[in-house]
Amino acid sequence: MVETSMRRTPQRLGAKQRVEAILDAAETRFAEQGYESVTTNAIAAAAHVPIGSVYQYFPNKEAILAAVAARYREGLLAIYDRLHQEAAQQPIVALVADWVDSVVVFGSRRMGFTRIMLGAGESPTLAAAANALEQEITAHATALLGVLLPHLSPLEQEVRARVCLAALHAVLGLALRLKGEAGEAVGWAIIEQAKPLLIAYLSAEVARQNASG
Amino acid sequence: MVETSMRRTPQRLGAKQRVEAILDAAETRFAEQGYESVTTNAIAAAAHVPIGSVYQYFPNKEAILAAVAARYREGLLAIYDRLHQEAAQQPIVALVADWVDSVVVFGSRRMGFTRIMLGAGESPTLAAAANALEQEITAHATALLGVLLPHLSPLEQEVRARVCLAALHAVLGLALRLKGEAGEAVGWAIIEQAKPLLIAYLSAEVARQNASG
Amino acid sequence: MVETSMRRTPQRLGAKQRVEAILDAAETRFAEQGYESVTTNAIAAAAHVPIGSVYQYFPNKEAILAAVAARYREGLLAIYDRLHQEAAQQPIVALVADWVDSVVVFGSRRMGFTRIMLGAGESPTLAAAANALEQEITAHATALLGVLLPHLSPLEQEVRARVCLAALHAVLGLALRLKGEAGEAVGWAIIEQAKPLLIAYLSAEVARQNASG
Amino acid sequence: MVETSMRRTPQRLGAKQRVEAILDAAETRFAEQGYESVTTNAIAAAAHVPIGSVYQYFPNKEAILAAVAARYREGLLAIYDRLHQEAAQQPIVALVADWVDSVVVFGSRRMGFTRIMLGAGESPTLAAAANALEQEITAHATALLGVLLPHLSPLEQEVRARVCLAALHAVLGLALRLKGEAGEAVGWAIIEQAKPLLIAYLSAEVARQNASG
DNA sequence: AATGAATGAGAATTCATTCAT
DNA sequence: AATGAATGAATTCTCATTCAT
Repeated sequence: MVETSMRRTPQRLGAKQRVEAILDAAETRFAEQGYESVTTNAIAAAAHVPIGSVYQYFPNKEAILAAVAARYREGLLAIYDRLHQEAAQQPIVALVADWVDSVVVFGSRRMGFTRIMLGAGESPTLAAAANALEQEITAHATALLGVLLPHLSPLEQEVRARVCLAALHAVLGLALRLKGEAGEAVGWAIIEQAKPLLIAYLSAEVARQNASG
Repeated sequence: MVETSMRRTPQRLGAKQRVEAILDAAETRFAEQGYESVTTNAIAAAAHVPIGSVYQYFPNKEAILAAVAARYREGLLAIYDRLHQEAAQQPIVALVADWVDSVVVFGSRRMGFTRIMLGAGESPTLAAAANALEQEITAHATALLGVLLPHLSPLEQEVRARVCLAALHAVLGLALRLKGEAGEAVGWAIIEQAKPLLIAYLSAEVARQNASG
Repeated sequence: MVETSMRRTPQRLGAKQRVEAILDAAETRFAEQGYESVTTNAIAAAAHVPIGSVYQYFPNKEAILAAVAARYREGLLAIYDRLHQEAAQQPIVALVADWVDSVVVFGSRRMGFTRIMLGAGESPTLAAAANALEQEITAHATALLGVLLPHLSPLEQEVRARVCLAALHAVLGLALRLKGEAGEAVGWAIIEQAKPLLIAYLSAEVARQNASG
Repeated sequence: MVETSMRRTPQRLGAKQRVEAILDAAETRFAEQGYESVTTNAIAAAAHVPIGSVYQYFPNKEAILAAVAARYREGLLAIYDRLHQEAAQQPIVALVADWVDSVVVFGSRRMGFTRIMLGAGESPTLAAAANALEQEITAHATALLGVLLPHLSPLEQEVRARVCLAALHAVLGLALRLKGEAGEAVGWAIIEQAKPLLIAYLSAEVARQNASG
């Protein structure tokens, strides 16, 4: 197995900034060209960091990807923690709206996030990084849906959560891509469909639950 | 510009089978490892064909991908042509059910299809191949939705079509992936959510249309 | 050692024409791109002959080159035979003029001839082909100069002959090349210097011989 | 397999020495086998340098050739600069003698120089490299002849310069080749004819000029 | 610790030649 | 005999990773 954890935690201020610069450069490049197509030297150059220093902090290319994914994880955990607190107090429409908005904002900031979350598995390496992230997010989203759909079994809840996440990330990814290709307007129009999509899906589920309960 | 068309149309029967074997091998490998990670020699080996023969039919690796995408195109066109004929005569639920079923069957047979359709753009090369395919499918799906949602402008119809496709392909891709990782059951459970998802989304849209009309 | 002789002498009229077509195509290609850069398939295509047929007549690429060189040999032998007959009866100026004119006409028709005669030795293969031809032509030119410079030893005569040939072929090659690049005019101006060059060189030699004799 | 050799030899030659070693190896190989026939791996091996290091300094094979040609350029410019300073002060015989001697010495040291200068155009790549060099040398030689033949038009001077260069390089190339094949003696005998050849040619031109002037 | 030149296994592609049809 | 698809060794070039300085 390949070492994927960071080799050392940078202590000096400069070192921390360096790692961030590397991750920023890597994230942008991965998002634009894909993991395999990006060279470690290109990342180093874009980050204005010598290649030797990159390997001071990351044992290999895969570890860079893992660190990028870890940054996603942090941001997403914050989002889902907050959503979970709101879950009990809000109606379904407001909750889903908040969910979608938060993920859209996050995905718009973090280029490359949707690509990882779509789990395309461009390579075994990327698939592994994506999987770990996906498991965790799925658990959070499942908990969230448990509030809306308490009558479903945990497994059924997880299935709904996965479907929502897949759809949401796909729509977000599509929107971001079209923004670049077909213009801002189309992108926004797509993004605005994310809420109706999830609300319709979950509302129908809730209605079915109520009918049968 | 890179040559992406096939170099020679196989005349002999054996040659046709050979090309099919190459495409089958390439499709499987692309689906499992991603375009960039797959070597042309690996494709040749998996197809039990010498590497020279691969290059007899395809000028380069990209052309293999294009041919794989072209096979998707054929299959999808057949599906959407049929759906379009049924569109006017069927209720929305039946139409969407047919749509989802057809794409699920197709995607289950054609490994790698969802990866391409998620348009992750793993590399500029793959992005190009995916884009052409996406444009065409989008046009067909837009026409399909035009029957269900005639009051919407063409652009609004296209946006709904894109959203449906993105969600459908994402759910399908997720299901296929989970089948391999988490077992058949989870995969099927996910796939069964595709219909409710699209039906709920489009039904809400139809209801809105009727309310305002 | 590689087989370089022709595999079979074509008997049927069609076969003879085929061989000629192959040699014409090969000669042109060799002259334009160089021996190594030309593919046997390109020769076959240019000659409108299937590649399999090319190998029916020539065991390998080298043999095609050898056959092209052999055609040069034939043409040159005819020239030198005629010159030798005239040698005794003509003044030096007329003889050299005839020599130069004949070679210029030949070289203008037979593209690629000068390249071979410059013996650049682009590859061991080509060097071998060139060497054989060079030996023979040198012998003839030496005999020719023997008439003009009878007091010199055979070796000294051969040295003069080689110098004349090298200079003549170089000037001719340069002229032909410049015709294509810099225009006809420059090419002709260069070619016209071939006679003065050889006449001056040989006249000085004759004068020296007379002075010492 | 057990590693038996010592750690990598710590001999880190300076980058400059490394590049020189590569160029030396390339020059020799090009001269012996021709540009197309030489592989980059063979160059690397001959230079005792890993292939990766070759591509550290040269983006591709063509660039190696260009660098070899650039070395020729430097050496030749030095020669022609010096000759030009002497031109006005020396009689024609001394000038030509110096010219020939300098080029002969240079060509004897720099294997492959004559092959490039004969501009055989073995390949489009080599032709391009040769052309640039030829243009520059022609300009210098033209300036040199301008001193000897001031009554001629610049174009006429250039024609003479080109003829002299073509003849000189051809004779030199022949001599160097024969040294290897037929022995030193013949090579030297050929080289000694270079001076008489050019002196006779240019003297006749000067005489003609004086006669008409 | 920091640097970036050095390394070489591995990837895509070519092409002379063969041989089944 | 004629054909042209098939073959695979050989070639150019890349890039993740190391390590001497």
